[in-house]
Amino acid sequence: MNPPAMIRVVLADDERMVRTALRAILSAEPDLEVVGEAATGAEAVSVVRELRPDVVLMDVRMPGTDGIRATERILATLDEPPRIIVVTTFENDSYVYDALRAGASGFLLKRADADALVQAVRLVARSDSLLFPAAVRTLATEHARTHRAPPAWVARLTAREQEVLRHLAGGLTNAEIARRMEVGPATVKSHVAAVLAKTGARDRTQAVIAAYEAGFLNAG
Amino acid sequence: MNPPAMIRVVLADDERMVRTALRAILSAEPDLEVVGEAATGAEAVSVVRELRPDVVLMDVRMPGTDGIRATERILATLDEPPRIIVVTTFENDSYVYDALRAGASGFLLKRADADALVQAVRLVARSDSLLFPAAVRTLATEHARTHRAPPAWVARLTAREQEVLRHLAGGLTNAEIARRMEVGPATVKSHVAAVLAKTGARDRTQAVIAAYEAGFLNAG
DNA sequence: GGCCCTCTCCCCCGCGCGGCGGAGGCGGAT
DNA sequence: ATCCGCCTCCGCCGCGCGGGGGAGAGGGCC
Repeated sequence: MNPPAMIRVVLADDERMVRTALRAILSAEPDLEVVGEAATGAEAVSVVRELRPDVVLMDVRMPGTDGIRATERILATLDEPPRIIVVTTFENDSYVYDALRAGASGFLLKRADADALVQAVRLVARSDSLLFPAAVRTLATEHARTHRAPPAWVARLTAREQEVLRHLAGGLTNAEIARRMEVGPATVKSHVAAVLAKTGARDRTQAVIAAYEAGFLNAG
Repeated sequence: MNPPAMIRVVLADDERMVRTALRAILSAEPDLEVVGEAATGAEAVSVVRELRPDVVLMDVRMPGTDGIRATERILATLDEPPRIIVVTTFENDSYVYDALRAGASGFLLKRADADALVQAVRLVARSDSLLFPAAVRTLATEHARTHRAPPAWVARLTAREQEVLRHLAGGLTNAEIARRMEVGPATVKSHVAAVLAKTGARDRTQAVIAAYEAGFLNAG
């Protein structure tokens, strides 16, 4: 083995103990070298800009600039940016999607064992061909587009009004909705009026648009 | 090093040469063991069911049952299924999304070097905590929901009609559309009528629904 | 020179829609 | 017992919308 394959790593985590633990694990490997550390997102950006590592282990939660923003900055400002592995505690963290969208090459849980950590670093370091490349980013971006936080008006709609809105989004006329709901047309008009008022829509078309944009048709 | 950490691998690829090459690469590693091969998807399912490997390298394109379906079958029928790495030639293959949705743990390009391959196998084998777990699958599923094949009517819309449809999906009235397009209201009516005819919609609301369902607002 | 498509605009007509105000019943909070 | 929210309906009115049919101008194709 000749020296050229040395993988240079930077650690970014606000907890000193975590950094120490990571350094201990990585330094035990002959082909890995921890060249720098950072305790904040901003620090991470400048450290990476200075040291030009191959891989960055980036914690999500850090004071000030968080790991996601730091990842964005690094990938945006450097022409040959390092691979970034975002680290967090829980898998179902909503940060996962943000990390992927920001361009992170990997996502690792803190409960991962030392072996997995080391191998993840090696894999990410020398693979443009790795597991999920650009594809995942488009997926994450899409996810963001689709899964916005539902507007406040959704919760304010009564059961009947939600039912009506679904039928509106089905392209039905008031008369058709009335038949399907087995009520009078006048009742439907009332519900439609309520929906329009609560959604801020001017007409049924805008209400349907609001329903789509809110992801109303996917939920409950 | 004690023997318990032996990683058992099954190769599934219809080209004999590919299997041979993969076997050569993996067998060179002391901790990897190729325990079986398969030339078709169906064969892969039965081989895996029999040999219970830790990792499967699965080609996408195979005669009969393809790698995607085979992946689905394996993950669905076994209670402790192996990790499956799907292998293909091009990164922008549409199979990527299918593979992720099917539950593959990884996606690897055939042009990946031997090193990356080996490390990917190791990583996937011993990591439930690995890069992207359940999250990616939901992303891929979402992607499938959003990205249906656009209906035929989309192409039939003229430039002006598409423009009008976008404004319809913005919730505008004919008069507002006319102002924004700097034409007369009567002209807009004509275009709207054409859009309704081509989309098969009864009114503007249904046209907007069609636009959303077709993913018309994302494209072009 | 023809033909066809597109874009532009005009007329009239019918109607579904949305805004307005009102009303009665019913159930849960206080 | 009283209030309030929800569901259920009624009338009236104005208007934007959609259907039908027609017409002229420009551009591409053969």
